[in-house]
Amino acid sequence: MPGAFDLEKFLPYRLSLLSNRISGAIADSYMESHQISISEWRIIAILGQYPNSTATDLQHYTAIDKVGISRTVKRLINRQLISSENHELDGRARRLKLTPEGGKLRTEVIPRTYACEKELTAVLSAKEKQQFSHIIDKLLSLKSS
Amino acid sequence: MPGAFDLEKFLPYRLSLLSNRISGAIADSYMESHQISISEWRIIAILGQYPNSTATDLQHYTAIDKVGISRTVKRLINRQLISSENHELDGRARRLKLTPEGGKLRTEVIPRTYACEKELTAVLSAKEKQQFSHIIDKLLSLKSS
DNA sequence: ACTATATAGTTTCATTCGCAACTATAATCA
DNA sequence: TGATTATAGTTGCGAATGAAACTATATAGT
Repeated sequence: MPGAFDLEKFLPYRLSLLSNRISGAIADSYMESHQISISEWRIIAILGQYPNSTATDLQHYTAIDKVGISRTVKRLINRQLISSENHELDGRARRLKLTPEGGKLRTEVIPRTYACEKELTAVLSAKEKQQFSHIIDKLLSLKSS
Repeated sequence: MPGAFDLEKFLPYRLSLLSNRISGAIADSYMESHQISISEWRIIAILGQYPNSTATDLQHYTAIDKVGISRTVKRLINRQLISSENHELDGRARRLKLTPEGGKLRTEVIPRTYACEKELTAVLSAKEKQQFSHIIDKLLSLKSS
């Protein structure tokens, strides 16, 4: 059959569907409870993990491009969730860290984040979760950003 | 350790990374060869599979929202890749189908599409591919759009 | 038939996104 | 040191996106 092509069986399509659905569910959860977007949350999460990162560091950790980092950081500084100070070695860069309010928000959102992941993958057995995670890593290890 | 949260181990984050990377690779491939975007390709693929669909049908098949369908369809009609005629039962709706050029483009892109998927999942064994596909379906079957 | 409600699809508007251009500072090299 | 090139981060601008309002037609209820 020459013209046969089934979009619904096309893996990249289903993967995109799934990712959008899951990201959307999580975004709703953050947004509802704390009025933050996904990229805001990513930056906050990373800054808890790696304080004093620069924008370029964040770019590597979060895979958000530098324009997105710049704008998101600006918003978070306006909302006083993160603060910046001059970099001691490089006059172009700033060191960023969470403010106390930023840290508080982070500790509040973390459990919710885990709960979301747990809820969303609840249909999978432990073994399937592990397989899924492994396969994703394998695919991600291919072409680095 | 109270503040521990590792974004890089967070499944939804990695899933989103992976999906973006794969969608990007595929978009590049379509764009380069035939100047069409992902949503354009999805609509063309579906119209080959289900000719005479309405915009609402496309919305269900492709999971693109109706605004996106409307705009993408308009662009494709302008480019004479699809055509529309009045719906015989419903004066609000249109029946859409591929023009000959649209059909030609579709048959040209299909092999490239398969090649893309194959290349992107080349690191996986047959068994892993099957597991991956199965798990995605399981997760997708959860909350329907 | 008449009114109210629902649905198909489009348009408006505000936001998001990413490339490219830009400013400022650093590093390299003659 | 002075000139060239690279990097950090920002900004401008056009394209993509999505919610809500809108038009037109269909359906349901009285």
